Amino acid sequence: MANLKQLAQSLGLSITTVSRALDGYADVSAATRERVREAAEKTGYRPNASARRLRKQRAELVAVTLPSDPGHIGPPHFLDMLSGCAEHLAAAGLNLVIAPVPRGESELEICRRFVDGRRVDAMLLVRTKRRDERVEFLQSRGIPFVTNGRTESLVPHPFIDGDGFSGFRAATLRFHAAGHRRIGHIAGPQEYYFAHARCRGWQAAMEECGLAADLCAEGAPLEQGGYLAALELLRQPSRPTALVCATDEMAIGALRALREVDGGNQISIVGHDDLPMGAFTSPPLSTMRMTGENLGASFASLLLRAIAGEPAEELQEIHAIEFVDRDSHRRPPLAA
Amino acid sequence: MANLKQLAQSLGLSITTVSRALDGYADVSAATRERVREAAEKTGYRPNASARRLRKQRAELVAVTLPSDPGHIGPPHFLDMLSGCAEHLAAAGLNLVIAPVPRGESELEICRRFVDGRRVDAMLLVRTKRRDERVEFLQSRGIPFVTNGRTESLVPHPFIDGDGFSGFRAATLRFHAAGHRRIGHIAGPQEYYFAHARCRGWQAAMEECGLAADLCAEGAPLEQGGYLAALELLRQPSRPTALVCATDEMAIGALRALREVDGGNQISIVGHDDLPMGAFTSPPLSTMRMTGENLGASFASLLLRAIAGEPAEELQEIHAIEFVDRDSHRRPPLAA
DNA sequence: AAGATTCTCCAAAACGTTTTGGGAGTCAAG
DNA sequence: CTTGACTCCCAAAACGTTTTGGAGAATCTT
Repeated sequence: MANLKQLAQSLGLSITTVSRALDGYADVSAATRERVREAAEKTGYRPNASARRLRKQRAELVAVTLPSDPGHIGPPHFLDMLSGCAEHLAAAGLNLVIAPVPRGESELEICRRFVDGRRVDAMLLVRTKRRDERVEFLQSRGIPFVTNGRTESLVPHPFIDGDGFSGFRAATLRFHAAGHRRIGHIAGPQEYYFAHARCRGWQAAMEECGLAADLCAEGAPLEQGGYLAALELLRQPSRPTALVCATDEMAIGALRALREVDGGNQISIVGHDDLPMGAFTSPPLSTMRMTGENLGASFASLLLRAIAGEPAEELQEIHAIEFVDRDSHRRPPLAA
Repeated sequence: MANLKQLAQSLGLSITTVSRALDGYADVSAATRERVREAAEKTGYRPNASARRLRKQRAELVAVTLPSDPGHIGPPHFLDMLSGCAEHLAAAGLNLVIAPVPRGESELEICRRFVDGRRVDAMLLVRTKRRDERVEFLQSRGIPFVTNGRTESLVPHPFIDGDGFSGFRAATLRFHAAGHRRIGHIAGPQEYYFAHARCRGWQAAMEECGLAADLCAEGAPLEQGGYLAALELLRQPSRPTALVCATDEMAIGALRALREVDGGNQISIVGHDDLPMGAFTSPPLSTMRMTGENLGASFASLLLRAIAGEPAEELQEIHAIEFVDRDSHRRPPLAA
């Protein structure tokens, strides 16, 4: 039946006893515990979620905010990640609600609504900025949260992030080792931590090699942004022979730009994210990706531990970047 | 403050009056209404969601079940759809929770948990089967729901679906008009409605043209499934000159098979879904897609109307299929 | 001026659970 | 026979809101 009261009545017991029997407390005899369980099973009784949540002062929900830039909804493999995360949260009795950001409202406003309305026990933030007002707000409220991507916040918070700096440094050094000297970078918007870290990785490598880090163009983290940025670099008097792109989408746009200029098909290129379509571009796109299986499970675990009160310092994961070598990075260094 | 009680106390009013003032009832004077609103604004008061849900007997949540076949998490553009849906639901005070299906549990079990625990006001079902036990369960419980894809259920229910039958019939007729006579079909698992409808569309066209509908192979709706099914068709004594594939993923697998056999690059092919990577395959994949802007908004609207009690018959949308012509469908009909 | 109506406000109930703080029994030890 | 410990159960409070069913004061009607 619907009610605990009804179930109790039909058994001739108090609702206290029925409740405790179902929760497996020791202060109800094994006999009645079994009897109650059977009755509950037979009638298909499930406790009313709202009532429990009110009483236990827990929302049993975690919200993830979806960036609403159309067409660029989140990190690659985002849905797989969400699904895995939701599955592991569910095992702990938590459900994952998605919190899109309506036009004209800020992500901060959404966080406020969820947090101050006691709608969630924790939040999952995606696509962090270097200075992220959502992070500052959640920290001020003291509500548990985990971010996908670091921030420059002075007070530590839980996160999972790829080591973009090292990845892009290594990619640049690889090009240098292959003989390239004019290595360009197609950068994402620098207010995003991931974009900034990747740019710094490229810069660091160039400096180590004694090369000027001047072939850099910034654009939106989309195909179009990569296309425009690549065009800009190709107009330089001394063109790059290799291009390190902040994302695969930008790299795919850059490939389009390369097709449009003379000798462009001699320029090496590498992206980041390992988008499925990268395997089908021409040339097939060499790329990088964050290591780690089942990221969603990791996020879920971090969220649960944050809710349990573990200190933020112990809830930070930086994952190495691995290369996915296809064809686009092995053009000769002495092009056009 | 956190509490309605505290807010009322600080204003020297009863909680009744404060509650009604915030909800804009007319039986509180404009003066106090304004005073209450200001105080609420200043202290950042938001009603406790769990308490309101309990009292109003509404969960303010809608769940969408995620099919858990790894790597094939849902229809194309699924995340965009979810995001749009969540956004429009949010405007009506509902949040969207994602309900993944853990290994070893059935989707039916998940539905049961959500429905019987009063966790949701409605459900959104994805990837329907022809006979879908989730649909039967929800109908028996009388809880509102909308499906993405039709079923063969005798009692009508709300859905949004593409007109796969007509789309595949038309695609087949186009091949016939272009001179093709041996037109094969790479089919998805026939227990899914979409796969069955697309197969029937192909069959119908073949019959209309007086051709035998015998070049058909079924596979999993993935790249690998399409690859294997295509190889099977290519082994036939009288090979197809054109291939109509149930999904783009299968079509991409089929393209791989075509590359591996002599003369395979002379065979025409068309898919369905308009996956972004289709633009990058070689040859670029011709495909089809369901018409309609902002599908998520449509789902949200149907859900809200279903919750409001509109009869199912008025909540059924069949969208036309449109072609996306790239290169893969215009090979000469007289191949190998 | 009495009755009817309207305006403001409020006390209390209700939503369905979990948890607190015992209350009867029973049994063994003192 | 008392005491204490133990077992099994329960009444009542609490969670924070919305809604019901008025109450009292002011205003209008006649």
